[in-house]
Amino acid sequence: MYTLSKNQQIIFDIIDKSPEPMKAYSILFNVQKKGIKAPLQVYRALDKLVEIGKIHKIESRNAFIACQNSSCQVSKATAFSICESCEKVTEINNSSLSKYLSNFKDKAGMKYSKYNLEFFGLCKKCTTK
Amino acid sequence: MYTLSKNQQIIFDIIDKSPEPMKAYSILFNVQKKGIKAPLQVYRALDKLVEIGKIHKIESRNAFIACQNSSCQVSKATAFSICESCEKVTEINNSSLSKYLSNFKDKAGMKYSKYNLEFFGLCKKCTTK
DNA sequence: AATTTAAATGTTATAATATAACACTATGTA
DNA sequence: TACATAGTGTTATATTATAACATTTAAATT
Repeated sequence: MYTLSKNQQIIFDIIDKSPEPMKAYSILFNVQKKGIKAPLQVYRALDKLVEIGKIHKIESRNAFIACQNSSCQVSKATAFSICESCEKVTEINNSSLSKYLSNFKDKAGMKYSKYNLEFFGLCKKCTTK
Repeated sequence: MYTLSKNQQIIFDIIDKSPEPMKAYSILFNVQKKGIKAPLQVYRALDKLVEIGKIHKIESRNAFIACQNSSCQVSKATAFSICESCEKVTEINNSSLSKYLSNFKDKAGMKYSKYNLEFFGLCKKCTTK
């Protein structure tokens, strides 16, 4: 099991505690009291955390959330639901979905090693508003 | 059928002719001879073209490609394959996949109105290299 | 323990992506 | 005509992300 470095741990902790995806500069702002001063320090930690699967990037939002799936070592098969009203993001952990997508082959015969899926809609709360 | 405005048409044409996804500032550079001078002119056209489904944004690349699916009026269900070596991007048009994803419901009972899926791997050419 | 190597850090500067705000113009339609 | 809607042009600025280089820490090897 990979041991996080100081900066990686600081940045993982703040993302992990956040109820919503965090953007890089919001992370930076929040960790300045811990001595992390420059964007690059944040981005380097983010890159590593994504690489080892501790966090995921929500591409459509340029934001990061902690992985909700304890067994997820590497970010190879990710799916999220995103509420377009309140921006709540949830990681989807559905074995039928992941099986279907991991086995998917297109006509061109391309073999995929990774996918990322983002669903958009209204969450329950926002639907009833 | 929606009629494109002058700027929208110029920007659609250049994306449509491109064999690969185009980034906003690359588009800007290429249309400056046509009188489009500012980023905002490009982004406004891009926004509209995405909205009406003439182009799609490849979120992981911040780049845009013309829709390959003539019947696609709105970008509600998009899937792409992306070669991580040569960066070739292909729109996937597979009815089994789109049916599966359009009918997908998560545990939280959230009903989705849209999705975007990006597969990553090596295309045939790059596999044999 | 000393050496060496890889990974991480700190820092400044800058590149790349995207939007705010405001004035104006074209187009459709009541 | 008058009104509403969509599109344009422009300047300035916000946001997201990386390049380059020097230094430090941690880990692996001798």
